[in-house]
Amino acid sequence: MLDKNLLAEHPEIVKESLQRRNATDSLASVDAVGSLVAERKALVFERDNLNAERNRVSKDIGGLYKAGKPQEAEAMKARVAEVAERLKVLEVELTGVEAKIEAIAMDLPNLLHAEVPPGKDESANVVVKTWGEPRRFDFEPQAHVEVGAKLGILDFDRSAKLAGARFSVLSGAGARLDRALVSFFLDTHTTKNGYREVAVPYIVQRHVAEGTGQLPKFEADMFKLAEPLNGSDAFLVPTAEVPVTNLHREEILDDDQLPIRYCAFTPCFRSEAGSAGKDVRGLIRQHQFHKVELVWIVRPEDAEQAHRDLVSHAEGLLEALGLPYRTVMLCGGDTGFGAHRCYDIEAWIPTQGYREISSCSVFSDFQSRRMNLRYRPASTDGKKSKPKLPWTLNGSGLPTGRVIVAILENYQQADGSVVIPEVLRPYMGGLEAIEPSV
RNA sequence: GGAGAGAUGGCCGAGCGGUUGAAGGCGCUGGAUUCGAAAUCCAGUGUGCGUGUAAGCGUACCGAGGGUUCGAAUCCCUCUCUCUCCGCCA
Repeated sequence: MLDKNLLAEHPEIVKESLQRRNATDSLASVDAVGSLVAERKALVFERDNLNAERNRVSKDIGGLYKAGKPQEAEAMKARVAEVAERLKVLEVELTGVEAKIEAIAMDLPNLLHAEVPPGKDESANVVVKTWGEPRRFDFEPQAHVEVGAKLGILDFDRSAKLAGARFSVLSGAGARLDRALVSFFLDTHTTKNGYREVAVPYIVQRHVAEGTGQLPKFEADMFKLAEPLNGSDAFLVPTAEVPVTNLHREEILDDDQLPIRYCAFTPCFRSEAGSAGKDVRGLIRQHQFHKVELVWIVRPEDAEQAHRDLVSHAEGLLEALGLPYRTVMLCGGDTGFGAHRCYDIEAWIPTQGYREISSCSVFSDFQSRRMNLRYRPASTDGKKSKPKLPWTLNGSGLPTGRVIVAILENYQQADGSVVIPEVLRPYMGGLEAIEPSV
């Protein structure tokens, strides 16, 4: 969520960012919030003054009773009743105005980083790095669906029997590969990259998903439980970003707790509403997949470096696995709702080209404000400093499904076998290659 | 699922419906003392919103939301959470 005072005082800044996002339909909202914020201030001012008066008079009434002058006290009650009447009206108005502000503000996307280029879609993204050479095959490379089927490790017919489209069954070395990747990712992050591993709930309440920005706007993309959970609407997590970023919601962190860096493995559940017809085959787009996620909470001034580090941690995994990739900075139109700036890492898939495999975003204070997450900057003058909004970041590091796609396709051999990347072999019981089962 | 107890500031813990943002203690910060430290003494020590250049001032908040009242941390209702015991269960 954006700062409401910024919306009221500098609408032009917000509008400029919306233009770069190609989100012109939101421009009117900015002006709407601006006038509502002014309206709210007037209401708050009157409300506070009336409250002050009521408190004053009520105190006097108490004093009069004590002094044994009940008649005089009774006489003053009329004024309080009058004030109370007006206050009731004001409260209702104020609640209404604040709800309106909130509703509009919650639907406005984050401000973009100054260097994010304008653009409508991925065609305007900027390639900032390319690593590795796509392999030259001396045979026709097969799609991962075929490679996996022939090896007997990937089965979409049976997953369809269980749950329908967009699910998968991994078996044998395939299932183990999935687990090996999770372990490899987590081990790398905890021992090499300095993250603390957390294991979190896979179901969250509504306000949690509002905190990171999935709600209220993208409810259609989430799986919602049919029954309320502990008194609240509840959703399956679409990514560990949601529970992990919210870990410290409503807290005031000490300066020396920062930066906080968490990694977490969770299944991810996405309804993928509106993706009809896209990637219907294979592991690319699933209703359920596994992912290790990286989450940072940092001082604003440390965010630039943090974003670079975050990207390099995701890239490092692909390099360790020997998978060619390129990194792109998303243009305004392709940058996610809450993101301030986002880099996508795209792995090379022989039968598909470069495909997104990780998305690393910095959210500035957008999520912190929604979560009411703050930190207290170190004091510079001996006095306690005021709480401030930290910046949050997150990135995939990495999902297993798309990495399995990349491994099956990039490491396939003419005989149908798939070589296991060296770094994974310790996690695969020393297995060097997955051989055809026939 | 059943029965009970509870939810107050960073922590512990008081709080007859009236001047309580909230006693007391601990912790923390600054100062005094000391060669330095411990101990001791003094002072300070929540968050949001509004207003102000600022100091400050006003207002709200004692799990959440409603209600009663001139006035609610204190009374009433609903919800959520935590703890204990029983049952069930991975």
